Order: sequence, then C-alpha cells, then structure tokens
Amino acid sequence: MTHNDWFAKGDLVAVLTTQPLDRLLDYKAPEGGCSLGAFVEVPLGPRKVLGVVWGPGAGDFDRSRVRSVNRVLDVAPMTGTLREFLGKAADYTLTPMPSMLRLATRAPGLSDPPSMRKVYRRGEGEPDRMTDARRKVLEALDEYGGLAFTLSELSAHAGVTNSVIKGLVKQGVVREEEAPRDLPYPKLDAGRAGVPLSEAQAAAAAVLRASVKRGVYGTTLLKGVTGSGKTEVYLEAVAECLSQGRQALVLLPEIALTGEFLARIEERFGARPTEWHSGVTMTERRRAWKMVGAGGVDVVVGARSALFLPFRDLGLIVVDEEHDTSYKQEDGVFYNARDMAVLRASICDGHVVLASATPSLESWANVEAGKYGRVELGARFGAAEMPEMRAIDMREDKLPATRWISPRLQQAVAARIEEGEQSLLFLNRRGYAPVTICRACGHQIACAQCDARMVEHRFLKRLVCHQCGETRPMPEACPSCEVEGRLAPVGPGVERLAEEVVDLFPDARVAVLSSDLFGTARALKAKIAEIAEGAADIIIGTQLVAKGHNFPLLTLVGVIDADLGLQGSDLRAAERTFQLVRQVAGRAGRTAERKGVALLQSYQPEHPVIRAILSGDEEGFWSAEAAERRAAGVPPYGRMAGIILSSEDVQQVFDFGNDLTRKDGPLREIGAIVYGPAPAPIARVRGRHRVRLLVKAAKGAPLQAALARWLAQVRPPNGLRLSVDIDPQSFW
DNA sequence: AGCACGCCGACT
DNA sequence: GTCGGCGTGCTC
Repeated sequence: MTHNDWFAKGDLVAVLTTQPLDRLLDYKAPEGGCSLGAFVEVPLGPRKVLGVVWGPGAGDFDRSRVRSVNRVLDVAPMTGTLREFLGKAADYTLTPMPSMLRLATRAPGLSDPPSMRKVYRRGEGEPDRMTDARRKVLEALDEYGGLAFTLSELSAHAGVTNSVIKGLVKQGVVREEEAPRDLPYPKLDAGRAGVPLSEAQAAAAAVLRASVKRGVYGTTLLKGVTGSGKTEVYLEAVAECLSQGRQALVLLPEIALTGEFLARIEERFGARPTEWHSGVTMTERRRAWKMVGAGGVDVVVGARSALFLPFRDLGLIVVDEEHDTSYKQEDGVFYNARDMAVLRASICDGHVVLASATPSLESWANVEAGKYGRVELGARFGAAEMPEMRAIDMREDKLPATRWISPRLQQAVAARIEEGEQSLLFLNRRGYAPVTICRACGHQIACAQCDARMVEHRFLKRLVCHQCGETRPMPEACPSCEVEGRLAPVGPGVERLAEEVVDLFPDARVAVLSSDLFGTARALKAKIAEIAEGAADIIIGTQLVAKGHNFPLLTLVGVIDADLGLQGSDLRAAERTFQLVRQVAGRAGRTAERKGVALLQSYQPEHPVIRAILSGDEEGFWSAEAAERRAAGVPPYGRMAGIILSSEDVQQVFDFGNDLTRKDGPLREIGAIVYGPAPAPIARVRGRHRVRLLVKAAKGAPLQAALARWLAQVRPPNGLRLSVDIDPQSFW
C-alpha cells in the first residue's frame, strides 16, 4: 500500500471507538502495521474496545502515554465511502460519531477470530476394503462434485455413522480440512430471464436500468399503485446493478419483510438474497455483516439498519414504500432511512429508487424541484381503485352546536354496522374539546406562556396546552370574571366525539385511539391489532390510526372535519387525510366485494385540497398541499428539529427544557424559534418521562450548526438524556 | 459506557 | 472512627 492509507508499526493513528467520547484517540499502529479504515481492538483504561482507524494520529497527546493498538480484526477494513457517509450522517442528524459507529457495527462477535469448522471432501485413491457404508459416503461426495460437507451433513446424507467417515479420513480417501464458518452467499444470476413485463413495466425498467448503468449518483421516484408491478420493475434495476458487478440493497418497511418477497427474488435471480433485520439469528447476522464487507453478498434485503452495512461497492438502493413511517428511526439515533439512502448513494456513486403508490410530499417536492427523476407505472389502474368519495357540505345540515356527525354520515355508519363492517371516524383533535369558553364573559382559557388555547382533557380532568404542554386542573370559575359554573366546552375532540357516537349508536362497540390514552407504544400496538381483527364496530381516532395499520374490515371512513388539515395545526394532517382515504381505496380494489366509501365533512368543499382529494387528482392534491406548506414555511419548505429530553424525574426534564428555551440566543441568530417544552407523543417510556422542544427555521438556515452551538451551552444533568431529531415526522 | 476518585451521612 | 452513597472526570 502507498500514500496515507497504511501505517507501519509504531506510527500514530487516530482511532474512532464505539465508546461515547467526543474525539478520536491516538494509538500506535500494532506489530505488522494497519491500514486506514482497519477495524481494531484498542485498550481504553482497563478495557478493550472496538474501533476503526480513522486517520493519522493528531499527535497532541503526551507521547509517553499513547498506547498501542492491540490487534487488527480479521474483517475487511471500512471503506472510505462508508467513513465519509458516517461522518456526513452524523453531521446531518447531530449524532455523535461513536453512536454512528455502533450503528455500523451491529453484528455480534466481530472481535472474535474467524470461526472455523472441519469440512470433508473427496480425497485421493480408493479405500483398502470397499463396504456398503463406505460406498454410500463416496457416492454422496461424488454426487455434489467438489463440494465440502460438515461431518453431520455428510453422515446424514450418506446414511452412515461418523465412524465410517473417520475411517475413510484415516486412509486419505476422504480429506478433512478447516474452513471458515462464515461463507459467501450464493451468487445471484442477473442473466436469468425475469417474468414477462408489460409494456409500461418494460419502459419503466429501461429508464431505471439506464440510470443504474451510468454509475453515478441519482434518485428516481418509481410511482405505481399496489398491484401495478413495481417490484418486477425495480428488480430489473437490481439486475442491471448486478451485471455491473456492484452490490444492491433493497429496503423494506418492517412489516413487509416476508418470505414471499424473498421467494420472488429467488425466482428472478436463482438464489436468495441476504437478509438483514431484527429477526435474523446472531450467527447469520455475523456472516451477513462480514460477507457484505468481503464482497460475498450481491443483494441485501433488509430493514432500515441495513443502510449501515459495510458494502464494498454499493451501486443501488431501493427504498420500497418510501412514504412508510417505519423508515423514520426514533429510538436512540434519529434518522430517516429514505434520506440516509440518498446521502449514502450520493457518496458511493449509487442510484436510489424510491418506490411508492403514495409518495411522501418530500419526495414529490424533490421531483418538482428537478432533484429526483420520476417514473410512473400503471396509471390505468388509477381510476378503478379510487373509492367512492363524497363531500358532505356541512353548511346544508343545520347541526346543533354540540353535534358533529351529520345525518348522512350517521346513516352510512349505521349501514356498515348492519353489514358487520367497520367505520372509522377520523378527527385529528385530542382531548374533549379544543376550546373552553366562559358563558358569562366570553373569555377563552388560553395558556399563559404561549397564548394557545387550553384543551380540556376530561379523561385526565385537566386543561392541557398542546403547544407547550402546560397543564392545570379544570377550574370551577372563569379565570377572568370569576363567575362559577359557566365554563363550557366548544368544538369536538375525540373524547367528546366518542360521547356523541355512544349516544347515536348505543349498541355499537366503540374504540378511541388517541396517543394520550396509551402509556406505552406496545399497549397501543396491541390495541390496534385487536381492533383490526374486529374488536370494534366504530373506531374513533386521531392521526395515530393513519400510521400504516391495515384494517381489513374497514369500509367506511368518515372525516369529521376535513377542513382541519387545511389549517396547519399539524402540517401532515392533510397528507394523512389523503393517504388514509387512499388506503381504504386500495382495499376496496383488492377484495372487490364492497367498494370503500370515504365521506368528508367540510364547510368549504370548494377548497383546492378538498377538491383534489375528492377528484382523486393526486397532482392537484400535492400542488395544493405544497402551496399550503410553503406559505406556512414548514417542511419541506422550512426546517424543523425536535429535541427529546427524558429522565425518571419529571421536574428535572421540564426544568432542563425551560432552561434550554431561555438560552435560545444561537437559534435567534439564524432566525429560528423554539417551542416547548411539551410532553412527547408518548410521554412515558419504561418509566422515563419524555418531553420535547420543537425548533423551526427557514429553509436555507444552517440549522444543525445553530443547534450544536445552542446545545453546547448546557450539560444535561445526571440521568437526563437528550437526543436531537432532525426533520421529525410528528411534533406535538 | 465503565471505572476511579472524592467528599458527606449512618453504622459497627 | 469507617463504609458507602453517587456526583465529576478521564479514558490515547
């Protein structure tokens, strides 16, 4: 080796470790030297830790105290592109480098010497005496040519005991050798013919193949409804990547990782791809990690963490169902796999295919801006699969002020109950009522800190500010005129809507899904699964229900207040409304027994977003939605970051959050504003109280740098954890 | 992250 | 008098 990528024994090298230190440590290169990027074991205090040689040593540490690298691990060195990717991903997500390295080394036994085992293959000559058993062994070996077997494989296959094989080994007729346990995966054959493609598929495939062939960075949005054959099309891109001799990665949302998908790849390429997700066994994990690095893997199919595997030469990343919220990692390190895929590809000259039937607005905007290419599939299915969608003009129904379900919606729900089908009433407002007003003086109870209205949560018996999280007991008297007993709820929240539903349908089973009614994510998931199986007739939900879960019995969606998504209380409300409506649509097309129906209650059915939803005009929807978000200065036309603080001590988290809010100088410098602290969507996780701050900035603002300067002013007290969530998916 | 050092309360 | 709580700081 030459230049700066080899260090001779005793040279100073800078090592990045998996320990949470904020800098690189200098070590002396070991006996035999080491290369740049080498995985090493280094002494740190009394312990031995995993690290990577990141560059030449800085030399600013007392020479006599610099220790030596213990040893270089027997795995392929980390490539320069992966090191660059980890560095840039760390900068973008404001994640410390050791955490990034841990993400990239999530395989067990990396420091172990390569595990060996004895294998057996045909040796020289014939046995001194041929017996039946001996013949079976030799036949089994011949049957598979030069292939080697483990002892148990061979004895089972030949139907003899181990001692027969050992006997043949003694004579040299069967050879016993040591072989590494972690073997390369079977080669995938890009030359095999795939299933015949439709004309539209072939055209789309040709575009993707050409892009992959170019061997430079690019991203293409592959848009196609469910059943339009997106998979076959992007498998052609994989084929092109393989024939270029490069590796490919297919990312799937967690739930989509099925054997069925692997079988499809096997059919196309003649061998199974390498799997990478939480369900893979420890030994298989280690094998996959090592072989990806050694080039013994062609295609990885996996969950988001597969992005951090040590690919030798990654030429293509497919992100299937790119809009899926499970790509957003929100546990420990916060990153969006879709964005990180683009980052990684831009560094390694790879191509990205984002596949979806309902792309995220972010991707749509990038296509509009000319940053991504776009390939569309199956437009002809488009019209057929839309559900029946109607607006209910609420100006026509003179509903009393304490009712929100119009007679037409009520009738539709009743009809579903009759049929044993489910209805979903969607209202993106937590709590009992969004406004509490004094009937004596007209005063509306507002939060003292941020002027936002306090929301009554009858379940909690408190008023809650959804902006900053401030809560106080429900007062008896008006805080302004002090008259007692005249405070009244105005408008609906899910809790209040549930009252109306129970009133209208006394015999129906009603389930309310709202984030504040569940202590843990697990409890919520369990409840959703239960409901999906039919444990409720009417589901009342906030945005939570839009999160990816399938309700096979659901055939009616009633959007209580379709106008809410137009007001920017939650910027993704309209997008979710749209995707939710599409979700019912897709199901109706599949079972075909009953067409799904979506009813949108609106006071302004002529609004462009409502009209776009109703007409199924996606382009119109995205344009209208983009215009709204641009006007509000929110993503993707503005920047946001969430700060999540957690501690076992409630007081401590809020105090720390308030302290941060007061020291917002560095944020003001770039025109950013901080909101909060407010309780996080799931306010308590494993006994820890979580609160979050929200930072909003303009599109071009150097947000990360400002955040870094802001957070550097404080040091989290013992027991308090702080993480930064750039581009949060949800925020309140 | 570990692990040591160090400075104040309740025990043999 | 000492054992031990966990706050603070260091690790090349």
